[in-house]
Amino acid sequence: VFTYTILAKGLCDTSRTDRALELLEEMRLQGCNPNTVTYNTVIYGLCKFDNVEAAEQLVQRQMPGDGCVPNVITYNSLIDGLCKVGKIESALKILKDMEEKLIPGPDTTSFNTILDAFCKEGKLKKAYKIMEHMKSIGHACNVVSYNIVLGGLAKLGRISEARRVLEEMVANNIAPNVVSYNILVDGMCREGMVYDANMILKAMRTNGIKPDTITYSTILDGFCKRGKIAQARELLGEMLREGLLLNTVTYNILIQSVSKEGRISEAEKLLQKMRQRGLTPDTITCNIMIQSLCKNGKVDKAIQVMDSMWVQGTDAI
RNA sequence: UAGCGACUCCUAUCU
Repeated sequence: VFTYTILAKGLCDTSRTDRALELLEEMRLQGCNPNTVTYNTVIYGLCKFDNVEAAEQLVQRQMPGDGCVPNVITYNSLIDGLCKVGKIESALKILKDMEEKLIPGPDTTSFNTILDAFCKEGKLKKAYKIMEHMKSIGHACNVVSYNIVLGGLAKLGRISEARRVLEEMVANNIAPNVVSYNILVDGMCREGMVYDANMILKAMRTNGIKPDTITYSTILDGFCKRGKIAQARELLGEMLREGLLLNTVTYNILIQSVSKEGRISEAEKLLQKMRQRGLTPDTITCNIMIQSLCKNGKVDKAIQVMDSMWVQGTDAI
């Protein structure tokens, strides 16, 4: 069963969910019936592939036949799948069922999934309501719950409110993590508050949270987008001194920055460095390079770059 | 009593 489940996951991860469904059939023929974990794997895959109906069919039709009982994870996957296709109402129904019938009872993840759905739609009032509901039934929020809400606020540019939520976390003895801070920093940068973001970075250190590549990349991008090259350089130096490595996204930010200034050769140098460090340019790298060349009227050069990308390898297919 | 499978939620870069 283990082996088959791993295989099922492999198929699902490569979006070949139809093959995964066939695999379930094959397992039964081999007398090696899938268990709940196997089902969860496939259900999760179907949900990620926006095929919630098929996932629900599995739960209702096939699982009982194999004597499998859906667990929290099964339902959480369904809830997530429903939310991602915009059917929050149906998702709420499942959650309610779980609460009332305790088929299994919901866990924090169940609530978080719904929270995330509301926050992604900018419906913070509903999100707050869910949080209150959780509290009223004695279900604790965790870091992720708060991070989801922080993300919702940050995306709406409600920075001061986000700051308050962060303080509330601390007051509730839920320690903010790197992600919490990164969300806040990102929101600030989008609102043009790059310097405030830089302050947060310093505050992180004093709070014992190590800023990571994402923290630095976010602020770097903020500086670059506003032409604050000197500050960007300084930050980059800081980042390297901390022993952090640049990843593809960081390079993309830098390449875009120098490209905007029309420094094409500089961009190419960065691209080379990137490869030397074993990083593969992705779709975004290609787009940045090609766009900047075309804007400078160097269409031929753009085609040349595209070809070389192809030859030297890229994740952009 | 430890070591293998699921899964469940959050953050950065182009268009």
